[in-house]
Amino acid sequence: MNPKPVVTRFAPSPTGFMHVGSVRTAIFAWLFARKNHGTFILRIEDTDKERQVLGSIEHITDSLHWLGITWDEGIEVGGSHGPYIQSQRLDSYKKYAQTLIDKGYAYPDPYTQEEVEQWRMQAEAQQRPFLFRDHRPHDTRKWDGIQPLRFKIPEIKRYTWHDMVRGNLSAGEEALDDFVLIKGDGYPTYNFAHVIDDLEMKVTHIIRGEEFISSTPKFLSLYDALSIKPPILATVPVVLAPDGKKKLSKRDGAKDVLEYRKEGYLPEAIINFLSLLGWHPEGEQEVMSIAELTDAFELERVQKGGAIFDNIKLRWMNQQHLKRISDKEFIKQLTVLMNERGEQVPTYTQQILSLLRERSATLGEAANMLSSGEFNFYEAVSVDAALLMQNVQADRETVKRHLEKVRILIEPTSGENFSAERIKELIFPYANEQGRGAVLWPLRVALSGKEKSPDPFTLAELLGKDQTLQRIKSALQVL
RNA sequence: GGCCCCAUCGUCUAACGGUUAGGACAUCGGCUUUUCAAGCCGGUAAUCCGGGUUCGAUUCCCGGUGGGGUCACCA
Repeated sequence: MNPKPVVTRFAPSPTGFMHVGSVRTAIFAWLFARKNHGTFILRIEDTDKERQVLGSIEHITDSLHWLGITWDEGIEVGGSHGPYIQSQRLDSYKKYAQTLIDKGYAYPDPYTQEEVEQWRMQAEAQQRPFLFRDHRPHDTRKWDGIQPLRFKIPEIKRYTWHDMVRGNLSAGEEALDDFVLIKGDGYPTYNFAHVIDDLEMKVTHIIRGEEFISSTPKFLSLYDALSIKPPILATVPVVLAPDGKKKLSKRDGAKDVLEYRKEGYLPEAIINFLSLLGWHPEGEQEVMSIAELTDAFELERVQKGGAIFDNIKLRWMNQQHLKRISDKEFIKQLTVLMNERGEQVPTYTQQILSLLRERSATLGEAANMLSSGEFNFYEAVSVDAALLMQNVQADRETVKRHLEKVRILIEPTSGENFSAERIKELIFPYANEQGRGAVLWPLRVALSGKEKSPDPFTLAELLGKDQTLQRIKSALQVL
């Protein structure tokens, strides 16, 4: 039999911030949909008016657009199962709520919030779980639409279910309670709304974080009450903070994904890194394109335990992806980044570009090198005598003699032939004979003015003949 | 506290009961044009503990320990 086409969804709340943990979950759902040629839905779960942050829906779509995570149905693009914003779907929830009332599976909560809170605190003081169903009211009055509507668990029992990542799971009766379906403000709770939405949007696979695992029995009970077959569940592990002891949060350095754009990370690198956090394909390849990731993705290979987010490996991953893009693309992206920072891209040559690419792991680092003037070879540098002599096993006079000799060796070369290769040919035999350290170190420092820099031959080519000779002369003067 | 989940190098992970427990990041050492970066080569480094089952457990079972999640008119 040909299986039902896959439909997955990513359903964030517009609370102002898309951190790497939720992005990772989105990536798993997206890769799974793409791998199976299915449908990926973006739905906004905005039933909590209190926590809603203005502009965050746009922030979510911006983040996904930047990452290149595309969706087939949802906000912006529409689709045949909309609307895709929960606050616009209130009629659906009302309809199903009425169905539950009619079936005797829902009742109005007659208590005040204070009363319920009181019981909760008592339960907590006694170190036992709070169960609303212990306080089920006897008089079942009609729902006035103002009181919260609660689900009446049809059957208190142990639930057992299958999870694509975790295998068989189960939970005891304590996990089952009469949760709120519709809040006092008329909005549904997540617990109710997502079940209805997934049903109406024909979602086949729910891929979500492990914080939902303990409320799964409640959802299953609701599916039972509505006589619906639940979608296939896949629970992915949490992303942990660097200490490995708690969920990664803003406080522990969890960044908004768009922060990584500002720092000059490539979206492919972020996706590659995040998808390998808690998942691993067969084989040992780790640097992968989106196409390769999509092709290899399998929910069954997702890890069960939480994974710590490692910025250092992310940086390395970005460097790997940065190496793989063309010079043209590199310049294009660098220009965009620098313009966003309000900076101009200074003049550069092919050699400078090569150095830049070799020495930066992010576009932000490259931008910093350019704007800090690190590769500015058109102005004179001041050289420090102590630096020229640092680590050198020779006295000043000897070093002076070496530099003078180097100057004489390269002097006859014409400006056009002043290449790194040519300079090396001229100087290297002499350096080998006299000791590389005593010749090459002072030369490099003379040309760069710095303790750390590219090698002297490359520097000479970058500087050109005149500037090279000029800098050697300056160094000779301070010695 | 109840319920639930998880457990391999520092970190991310591989190993359909039989491997010298593999790879990657990080780290350390060497080479490459005595720096830095990149690159190449190599080293250190792990199956949480205790019982079973088995000829043989990282792998299966039980029990500890540790960590996490959850017990909302938040998602």
